[in-house]
Amino acid sequence: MPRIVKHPELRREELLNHAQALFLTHGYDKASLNDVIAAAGISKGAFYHYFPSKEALLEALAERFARQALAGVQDVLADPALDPLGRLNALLAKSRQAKIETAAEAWALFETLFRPENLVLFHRINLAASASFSPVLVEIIRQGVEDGTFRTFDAEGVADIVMQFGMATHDVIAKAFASGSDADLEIAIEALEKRVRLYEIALDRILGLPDGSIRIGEPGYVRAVMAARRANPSPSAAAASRKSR
Amino acid sequence: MPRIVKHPELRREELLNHAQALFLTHGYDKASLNDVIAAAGISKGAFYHYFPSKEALLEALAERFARQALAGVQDVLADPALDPLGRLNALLAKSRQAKIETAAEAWALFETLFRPENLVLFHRINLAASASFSPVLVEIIRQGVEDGTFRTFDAEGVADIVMQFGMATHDVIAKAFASGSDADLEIAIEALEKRVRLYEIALDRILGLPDGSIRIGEPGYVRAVMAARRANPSPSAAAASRKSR
DNA sequence: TGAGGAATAGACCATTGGTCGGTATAATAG
DNA sequence: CTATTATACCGACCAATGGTCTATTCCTCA
Repeated sequence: MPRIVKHPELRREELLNHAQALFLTHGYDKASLNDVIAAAGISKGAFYHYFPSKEALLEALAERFARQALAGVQDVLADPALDPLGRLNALLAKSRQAKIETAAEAWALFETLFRPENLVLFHRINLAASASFSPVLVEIIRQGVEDGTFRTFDAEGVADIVMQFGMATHDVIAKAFASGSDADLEIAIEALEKRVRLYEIALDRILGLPDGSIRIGEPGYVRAVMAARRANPSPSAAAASRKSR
Repeated sequence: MPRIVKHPELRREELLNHAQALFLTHGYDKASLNDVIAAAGISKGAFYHYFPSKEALLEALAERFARQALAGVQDVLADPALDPLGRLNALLAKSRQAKIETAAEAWALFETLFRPENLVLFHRINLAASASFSPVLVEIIRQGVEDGTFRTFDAEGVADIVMQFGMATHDVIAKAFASGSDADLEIAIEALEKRVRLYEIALDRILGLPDGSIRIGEPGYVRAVMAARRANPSPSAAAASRKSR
């Protein structure tokens, strides 16, 4: 086999890309290392030059996810015009929006992300994301408590709850995307909107705010995005769903 | 090898017991099928006579866990003297108590249950438990809404939140047990108590109850149980921690 | 008693994550 | 422009894993 040398950073990035595609479509356990290196077009030796184990590859992938997610909300965090409530709302709305758009972008991908075989990958991503986001949330809540907007005795605890809600939303979204018929989809979207409304009110009350203060994205936004995507599915999603084993 | 025939039900139960011990101590992935059948003293053929796969064994184990858990709260569910709030409180208290006592009973076991390698097992148990408990919770909440005790527009959603809180508590308990020094333990217990207080108030507010209505077990209970166990560790826990690989 | 199914044994298999000795290429020094 | 070293890469090899298969023994019941 001809020996192909690439810039290490590029090679590493490629490896992560192929691993991501395979892990997401087949699950971390089912996607074998040989699959990954075959897709990336490298040898065993080359792989183990970059990562000490398959596990480490997963870890690196999760970290990259988390890094990207955090980068996506950096503007909200930096905006000096926002007060704590506004910042929290903007953060929630943005992460929800990102979630839905990612889902719409990679439809078939998301359909599988929540299947049991993807539990490990999913959990690792969430772990990494939590590690990144928790301090940020805590800081926002602390500030809100300080200036009297929020009323709670446990900022870390509330931050955890917020992230729990975020993760749970994932599940509901997954159900929406997993639904077969359009009628099912409609029901699932309805359930998602209802759940989000519940989370909004729950957060309002946990933070001691008047009902309606927390607003996680526009109602109806999900339906609009998904309807648009259904009508005009992305090519990547179609490709992913085609290559079944 | 001499051929030993046992009553199928007994054999199955034995298999589950040995699998449980091995999965909990070493994790689902790391505990190999050969380990399990060696511990159970049977052959490959015998194993596959009972379970179609290692996965199925895990599934059966999770189901047994969930069944036992549900059986443990049956009296609370059946008690006609309890109103919805009382029933919910009793349920929460009991499940918390069971959690802590299980943890104390199988100390070393719990220390490992929340390690990453046990994620799969843990998730399966929770999945099965959720499936059992969710309808029960929904029913209690519905009744509470009906008689005016609770105020919420989404009983299923609130039930989900309650179970999310339960699962999150797991994590905090795990941290408590994972702590090395006694000082660390003290801090972790403090954090646990704080978190439980937060969940209580959060549930109060989500359900539209006056603060202090929901009471998940006695404060200080955790510390008492754990102190007692630390002083007098159970033999099974000691054995489990001894047999490292 | 004997036939047939349930229960058990263990050799065997493909695949998996991981190791290892070696080779080509890039970077650096002389 | 070499010589040397470090890095990137290759692929044969390995033990262990989950799973299959055939053969045997045991129990049941007609």
